[in-house]
Amino acid sequence: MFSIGELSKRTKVKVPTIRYYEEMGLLPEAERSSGNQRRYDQAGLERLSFIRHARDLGFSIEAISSLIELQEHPDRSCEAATDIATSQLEEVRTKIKRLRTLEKELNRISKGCNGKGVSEDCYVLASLADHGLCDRDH
Amino acid sequence: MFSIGELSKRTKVKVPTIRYYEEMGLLPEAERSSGNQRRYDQAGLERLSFIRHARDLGFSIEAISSLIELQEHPDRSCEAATDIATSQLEEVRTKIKRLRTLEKELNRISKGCNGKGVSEDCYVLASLADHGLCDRDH
DNA sequence: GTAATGTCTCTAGTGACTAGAGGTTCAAGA
DNA sequence: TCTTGAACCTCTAGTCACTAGAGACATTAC
Repeated sequence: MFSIGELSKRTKVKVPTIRYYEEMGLLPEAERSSGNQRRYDQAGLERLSFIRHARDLGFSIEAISSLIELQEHPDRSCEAATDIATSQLEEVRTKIKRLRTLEKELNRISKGCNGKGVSEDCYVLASLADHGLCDRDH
Repeated sequence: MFSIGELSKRTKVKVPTIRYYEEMGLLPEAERSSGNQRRYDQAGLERLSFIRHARDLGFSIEAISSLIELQEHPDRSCEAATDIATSQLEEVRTKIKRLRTLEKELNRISKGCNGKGVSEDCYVLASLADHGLCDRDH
């Protein structure tokens, strides 16, 4: 059994975040020492590692809750879990598309001024003021 | 002069958001009708269009504040504005990189189960539980 | 004149934490 | 055994960029 600080070190999840996950129901309520401090075991560590990995992949707390629920009912696990992962993948792809449009636009804008020094009509500001200067929608 | 609802329609920024921008200092305090309702003119519309366009490009409220300040001091405008746009561009590129790593990972995970039906050991859940199964860091 | 719609301010909620106050417990060394 | 200092506890409030709702007042169309 180890403390919340030790768990934090091993999983690289900050202490207040661990407490927050417990409050949100992602982690079961921890056992306590005689002095009311949280104590964890290997199972707690694995659960938190799962959560951290899923968060790193951009899953919401809600999605992770669903995944955990599925873990606890292995009979109906796989399809639903795949659905969640697939919809997460779709979201990521949508974000990428959007960001690439922005990248092009920002690249165009931020290059507009370069090499000319400080000019009277700033191309950055003009571009932001007038959407019509954009190559495409965003 | 037109109302906040009219401004909202023309800029596609929601009414409470306009009030929020005013509170944050992005918009100057609006003139008021005799009955204390906000009234806007062309200048207000242009300012809000600028803000909306910048927000669409992912600039933070703070960054937009700086850009607006620069607009009001044209003597030192262009370089600083380009800096802001460039750093925004870098952020966008970082996000894209990160998301593409996630995309690969999620793609791998969500395909692990497909076609096999519901299996006993769900690959999605196993992948999330064990970072060691990942191809690379994230 | 009345009814419907728009607008006002104020407070509180969102997601996923983070920071701080003020108090208690633990572990290690003397 | 005692002491010290780090780690821990709970609780409240703050972050960002809005969004939602309550209850009251203004405007507009008929």
